[in-house]
Amino acid sequence: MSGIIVPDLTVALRPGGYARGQEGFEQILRAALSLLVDHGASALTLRRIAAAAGMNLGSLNYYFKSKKDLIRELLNAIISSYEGAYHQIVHVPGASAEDRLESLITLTLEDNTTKKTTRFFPELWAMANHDPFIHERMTELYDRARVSFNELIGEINTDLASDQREALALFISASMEGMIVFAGYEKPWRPQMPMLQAISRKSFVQLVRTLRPEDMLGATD
Amino acid sequence: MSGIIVPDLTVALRPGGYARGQEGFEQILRAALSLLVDHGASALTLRRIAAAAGMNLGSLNYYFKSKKDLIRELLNAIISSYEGAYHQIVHVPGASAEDRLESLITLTLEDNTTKKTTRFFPELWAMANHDPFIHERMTELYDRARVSFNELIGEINTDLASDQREALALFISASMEGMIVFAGYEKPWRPQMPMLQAISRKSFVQLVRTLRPEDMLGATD
Amino acid sequence: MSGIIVPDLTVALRPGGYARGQEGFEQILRAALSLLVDHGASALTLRRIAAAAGMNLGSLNYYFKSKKDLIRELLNAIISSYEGAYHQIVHVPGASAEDRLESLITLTLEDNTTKKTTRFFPELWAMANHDPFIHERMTELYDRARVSFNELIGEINTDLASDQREALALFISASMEGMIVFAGYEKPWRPQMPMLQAISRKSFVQLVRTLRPEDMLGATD
Amino acid sequence: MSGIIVPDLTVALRPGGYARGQEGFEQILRAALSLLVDHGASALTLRRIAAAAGMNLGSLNYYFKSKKDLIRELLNAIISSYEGAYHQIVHVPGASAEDRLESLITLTLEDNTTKKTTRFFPELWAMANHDPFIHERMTELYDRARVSFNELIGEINTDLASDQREALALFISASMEGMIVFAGYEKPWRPQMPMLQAISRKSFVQLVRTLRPEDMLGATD
DNA sequence: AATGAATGAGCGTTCATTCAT
DNA sequence: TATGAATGAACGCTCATTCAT
Repeated sequence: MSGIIVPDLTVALRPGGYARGQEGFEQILRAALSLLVDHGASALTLRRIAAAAGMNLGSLNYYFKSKKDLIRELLNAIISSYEGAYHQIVHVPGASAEDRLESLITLTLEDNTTKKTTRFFPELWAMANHDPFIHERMTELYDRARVSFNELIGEINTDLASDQREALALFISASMEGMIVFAGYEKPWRPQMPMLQAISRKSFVQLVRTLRPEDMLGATD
Repeated sequence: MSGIIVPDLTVALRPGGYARGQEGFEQILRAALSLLVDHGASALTLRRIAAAAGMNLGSLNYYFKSKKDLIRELLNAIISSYEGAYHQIVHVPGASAEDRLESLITLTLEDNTTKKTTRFFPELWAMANHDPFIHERMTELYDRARVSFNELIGEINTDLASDQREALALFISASMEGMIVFAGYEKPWRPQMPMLQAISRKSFVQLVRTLRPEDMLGATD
Repeated sequence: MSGIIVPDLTVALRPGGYARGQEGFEQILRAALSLLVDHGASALTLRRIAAAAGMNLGSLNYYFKSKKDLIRELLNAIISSYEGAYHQIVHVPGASAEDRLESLITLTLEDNTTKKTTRFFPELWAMANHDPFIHERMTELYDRARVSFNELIGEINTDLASDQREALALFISASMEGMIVFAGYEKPWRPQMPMLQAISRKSFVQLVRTLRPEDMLGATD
Repeated sequence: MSGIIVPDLTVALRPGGYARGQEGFEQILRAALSLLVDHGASALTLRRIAAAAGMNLGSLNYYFKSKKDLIRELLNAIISSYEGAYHQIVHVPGASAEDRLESLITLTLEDNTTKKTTRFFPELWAMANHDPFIHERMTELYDRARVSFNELIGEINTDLASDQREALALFISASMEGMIVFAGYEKPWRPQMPMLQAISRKSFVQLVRTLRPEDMLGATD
């Protein structure tokens, strides 16, 4: 995940419509995301959010009845903003499955170098370790993101069982997430990202193509 | 990094001081690490650390003149605790380079499933995004951890240039770090870790063996 | 300064805000002044101010975003409270300049025996020695207070140059300030204050009347 | 007072001899005075004193059993250091009483421009307002300082009763103390100090010479 | 729809003090 | 003599929250 150029937060905001005013709502979430990305989770205080949103502290309570509420809505909005962009990429007509896999790898790693992705996801991972709700939403997000990989793997290698295919998709997805930490925005290996992309494409495509079901058997903990 | 079973968190002796003082020092760092692992960076408050260390709040100041100081010492202690374990593993006498590579991969992924590693590293990554000092220490830590991979890659594949070898080592290291988030301690894919290990060994060894220098050329951003 | 009976400490209305807010604002400043007068600068802690104002500690932050801010506002309020009273005294119609000078001297020394003046000004002098902002406000306060003396001196003795007139005003003003320490509220020489007033009137009037420009020449450091 | 060039603190230190080591004792008091002069009473903390004295915090307790003790000893030392210097000045052989009075005025005002005097005395005045012990020591100090003035006044003007002479001495002394605040070290009127000295000499000598007993009668509060 | 006002808890830090060594 | 170790209270400040307006 985090591998798709992400539209504005507003796109996916409030699918239904809340009881509260729309513009203030979005303003607050945008301010919160901005703080999270720029200064980390410790900067996510209601005061700073209110200030960044050009609002009074008391007014936040009007839109969100608690801070936990605000953060949940923020995560929902961000996660929703990532969804929907996946299928577009995979279903490019006329391209071979391997081409589409390479394309998906490239796009994901590209997105990993953006400031938002580099900064947001480590915060998400850390939060997920100590908050069951966040963990659940994160899992959901990545589950969705892997659907595309699953489909492509199934097309390229028809011998793998579904759980093997899914493990392979997870391996590929996790590998790319790991690169955020080292080659993301303003990271030391950022200049080598093109080389890392080349390695990734080569490695993952070869892996998907050549992996045999029996390679994954006999694995015990 | 995060791939080696780590000894207890001990600290270089400070010059002078009674035996009691050294105890307090380590007690505090142990308490801090424990809090970080169990409840995240937001739980790293001096009051909670003092309580966990069975101490008065004011006493912390005697050992660490500021919170930043304490955290620096904590990181130093953790990082130091990971060092030293590296070379032992790589320099297993008599084993082939590929065997040793597989062994290193396995050990790293094993360690990624421990509570400490699963919980500590995401916090580290998030902190590193907003604290230059932490970023620097983290980079240093991983640089050291990759030395072993670099050596093994050089033995297995003699055609790669040094920057290519290093990029490959980073790719492998980053991939495994990424799996912490999905298959670490209490994570949904934890039961599939053996399968992921098998995929990892297969994929990384094959990659190291087969990657050609020209595979990494022509890579543009 | 410190020579005029001072009205209650009131504060310029802040724009907006409920009636309640203005009250809290003044309540805090009154409490702070009271503490300063009764227990000195070391008692000027936010907790004690809050308690004296019948407020929660956190509420102070609502009115003053820092302690420095509170102290600045306090000084501004006190200084403002002293202004306005000056011209009334000097411009008593029909009285001779010498009578008005004597009256100003008497009023100043009277005020110097009040608890507020006796306690506040030494604190101000001490603070001004180590805080540039306070020093500036103090200088401003005394500059304003000397205007009246300057005018009267100019009327009584037309031979003095302006810088000589100003130095003479400062001499008189400083002399009276010095008496705060010895003959102020609850001070050992308080009972002799009438005698000191008589000496002051006699001395200062004679000095203003008889001082020649050449008396102040030839003075070298 | 504060009008005599003051010898080193050490001169008057420990007339008897304490149970504790001499050098550490003096070192601490010197450090404390230095802090008081440079940063005010709020900087007089045991930690800072210990640091400035090149000592351990715990060691202060060895020399002074409490902070109050330390401050009392500090004031005693400073006050003692001012004593003894007075008579030397007054008893210059062969000079007329008026000359000696002028000389005493000049010396006092000179000393008022030193950093130590400008900084120390306002702190003393403020402390004296809220600490009976300090008030008592301060009163004692100034009582001693006025003895010289009293003697000179008695020589110049033989008509005054003793209480009148003493009130006059206090008036002169207080006037000069007041100038510390305005024309002391780094104060705005410091450059005009020569002019203020000229005014002072002229005014005080004339006052002492011409003041009649009946000028001070009829003064009621 | 939004704000002004206030609260109580907790933050990192510094304080004077104590006491065994 | 002097220090290392520790305590408990208080410091200025910021926190999430509440609620009348």
